[in-house]
Amino acid sequence: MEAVQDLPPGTAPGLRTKSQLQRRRRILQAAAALASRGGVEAMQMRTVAERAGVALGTLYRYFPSKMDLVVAVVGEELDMLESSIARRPPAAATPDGRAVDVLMRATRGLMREPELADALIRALILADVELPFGDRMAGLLVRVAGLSDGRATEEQAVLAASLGAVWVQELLEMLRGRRTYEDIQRRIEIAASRLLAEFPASRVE
Amino acid sequence: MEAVQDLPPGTAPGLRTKSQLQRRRRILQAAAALASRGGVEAMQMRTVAERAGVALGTLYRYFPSKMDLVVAVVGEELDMLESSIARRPPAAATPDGRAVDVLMRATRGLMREPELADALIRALILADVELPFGDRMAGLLVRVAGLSDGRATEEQAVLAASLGAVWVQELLEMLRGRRTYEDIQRRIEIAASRLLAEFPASRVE
DNA sequence: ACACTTACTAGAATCCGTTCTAACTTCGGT
DNA sequence: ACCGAAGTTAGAACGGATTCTAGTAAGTGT
Repeated sequence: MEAVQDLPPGTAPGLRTKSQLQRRRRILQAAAALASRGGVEAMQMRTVAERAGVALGTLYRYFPSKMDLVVAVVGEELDMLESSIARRPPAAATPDGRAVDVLMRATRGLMREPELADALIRALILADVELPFGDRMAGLLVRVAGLSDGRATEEQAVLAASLGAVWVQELLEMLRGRRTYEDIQRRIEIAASRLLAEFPASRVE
Repeated sequence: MEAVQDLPPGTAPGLRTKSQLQRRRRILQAAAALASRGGVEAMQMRTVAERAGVALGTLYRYFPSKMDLVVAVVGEELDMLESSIARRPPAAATPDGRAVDVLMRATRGLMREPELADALIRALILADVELPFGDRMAGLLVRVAGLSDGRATEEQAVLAASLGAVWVQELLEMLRGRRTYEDIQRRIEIAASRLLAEFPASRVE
């Protein structure tokens, strides 16, 4: 479990023909479908390969490990979240409000496919992922909170990353059946109000 | 990967004879020793069983899965942390200072056995652990921060849990080689000052 | 002491990720 | 149209966690 993008990876260089792009697409699709019901364990490499109509060896050529496959699937989910946000940006007045908005939107998205979400999140935390989920989410939060107006302090980055960490942890708890959507919302709001509120101005308390 | 405490578990009921207690102890010791160098992969069930001088089947009777074994090992580490804190309580003046103190003490402890720490933390995140590492650490933080003087608000519990989540995430980053001890300290301080500072009084800024 | 339930042991067997092999295709250059 | 490199395939093979089996010891109640 190591590599990130691979030899014939996604949008990146290396994909020669259209059939390779399509193969990759079929693989990702099969993987997501399998994980959607049954979670990680249902997403077995043999099964993915079979369902995608490629040989096991080929699957491993595209994704050197199961983890790489998971990371790729997550990447696609994040793409969707980002474009969703671009389409309809969070409207809240405060930075922490906007951050909560984005996180809860992501939460709802993940809740639609709990098995998939579970598989993906756990796998990601485990992974030696080079393209960090956390960093990407933190960057998104910084942008969305509008904290980076000009100066993107280290402190702000840390705070955004912290909120991301809290969110991930809450998601895990939800997937373990120990939080409801409402729990998460409340808890994220509490954490966000502390972490992201701009103290001089808006205090949410 | 599910169960938590098992049939013949630790201090809990179920352990009939002394030899069983000793067996359990030998297993935990062997597991920790193996994980200390070589990490998760070195801690193979066959090897643990062999080194503990029990049959593979017996190991599985005591710990139904590798995860359960890991959880138990972590439990022991937490015991040690708690008694260390009881021995020498954090002295900082502010709640967030005390929390940082405890977290960094735990960090140093884990850093002494990076392979072990890596194995343990990852496994914990993965586990459907019923005896939540997070909750236990959060409780510890609440106590240590002295936030619960009389009233242990839900908000306080959430904030402590949040700080715990941030810490775990930072640890993971460290284990991936992306944070130094100093990084963690700085980042935890930033998060703690926001999450735990008592706003009316001490502002750390 | 005796019968019996429960724990333990050695080892085979199963499952799944990953690797390896040998033969077959596809593609780009000529 | 032909050649060699790179991509693909079916399937065997390997490694480690987990499960299963049959038989042997240990602890308990009478």
